[in-house]
Amino acid sequence: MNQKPPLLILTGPTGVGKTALSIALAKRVGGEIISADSMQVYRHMDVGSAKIRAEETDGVPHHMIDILEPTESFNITMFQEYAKRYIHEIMQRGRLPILVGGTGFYIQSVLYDIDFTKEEDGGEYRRELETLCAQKGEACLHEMLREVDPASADAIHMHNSKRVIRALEYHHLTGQKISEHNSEQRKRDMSYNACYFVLCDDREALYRQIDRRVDLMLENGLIEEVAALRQMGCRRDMVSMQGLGYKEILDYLKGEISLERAVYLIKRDTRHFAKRQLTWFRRERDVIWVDKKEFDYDNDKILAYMLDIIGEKGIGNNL
RNA sequence: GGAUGGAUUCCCGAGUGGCCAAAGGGGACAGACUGUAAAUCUGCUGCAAAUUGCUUCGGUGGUUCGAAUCCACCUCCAUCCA
Repeated sequence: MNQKPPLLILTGPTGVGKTALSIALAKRVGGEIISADSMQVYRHMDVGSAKIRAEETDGVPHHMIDILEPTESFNITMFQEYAKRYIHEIMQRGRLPILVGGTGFYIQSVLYDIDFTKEEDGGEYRRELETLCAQKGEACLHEMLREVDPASADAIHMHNSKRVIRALEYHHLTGQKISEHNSEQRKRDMSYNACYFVLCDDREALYRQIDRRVDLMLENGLIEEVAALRQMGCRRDMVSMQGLGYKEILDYLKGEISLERAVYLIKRDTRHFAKRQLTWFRRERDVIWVDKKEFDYDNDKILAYMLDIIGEKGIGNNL
C-alpha cells in the first residue's frame, strides 16, 4: 500500500513533443497539467517559450503558466512552492497532477521534495561577493570557499563563479556547508507515487526538429514579441531574458548582431540545451525512458505503454 | 597560354627543417549541476595492444640523420595578364 500522493511526470528535451502527448495523457487519466518550465511562467513570452495556446489545451487545465511579469524574477524555490500547492489543489479536486516540462532541476525539486532552507536575505552578501569576484578574480573566491567548505571547493570548478558564490552564500547564511546539504538531499526518495517519463528521440531527429521549430518561431513573430518586451523595459540581465531566443533577438534588436547570426545562435544553443537536458535525465534515478522510435512515432502507442505502467503502479487508484 | 597566391586533422585557421598528432576558434561528443537551471561550468575530439607504437598536413618523387615546413613535376582552386 503506497501512501504517497500520486504524480505523473512527462519530460524530455526541448522539441520532442511533450505538449501534444501531455494533452492526450491528461485526458485519459483525468489529469491537470503543471508546467515545469522556467520560461512559460512569464506572461507575454509565448512564441519563444513555445507556450501552449489556449485552443490547444483541449480543455485540460494548465497551471504555472503566465503567473509572472517578465520583469519579475523566478527561481526554483518559488517553483517548488507553487508546484506543491497546485498538486495539493488538483488532488483535492479528485484529479491527477501531471508535471510537464523540460526543466529537470524543477522536477527534481518537487519529486524529491528537496529542502531549500528559507533564507532571509536581500542578496547583499551575494552582491558583495560579485563585486569581490570582479575585483579580485574568481580564484580569490574559490580560495575563500576552500577555507569554509573544502569539499565544495573540490567539486565546483573555479571558473563556475555562480556556483562558487552560491556555496559561499549558503555558508554565510546558514553556517553550514552546502556540500553536506547536497549529499543529504541526494539520498532522498521520491515523495510521490510517481511515474517519471522521459520522452526521447534520435539525436538527429531532435536537432532537425529544433531547427524547424526556431524557423517557425520567427515566422510566428518572435522578433515582434521580443521588441514588445523591450518596450516593456525588459533587459538582458533579467531572468526572463536569459531564455533561449530572447537574449539573441534582444542583441539583434540592439544592433549588436545580425539576424542571421541570432538565428544561428538560437538554433545552436537550443541544441546544446537539449543535450544538457538529456545529460540531466540520464543521471536521474527513477526515470522511465520512452523512445519515440520504438513506438513508430505513434502517440497512441506511446500512450498505451505509459498507461500500462501507470496502471501497474496503481497511480491514481486512490483518488 | 602566362604571372602570382593557395591546398593543414569534421569546419575555419596557425604553423615555413627537429621542442608537431600539429596553436587557436567553431562544431560534434561526453559530463557536472540542489535559490538565476532556456542559466552556469568542465572534459574530450587521427588510430591503436595507448607513459608506447602507427598513419596524417592535395598527389608522386627527391634533398636531409630528420620535412606539414626545402626542391621537382603533377592535380585542383583563387586573382591578375593575354
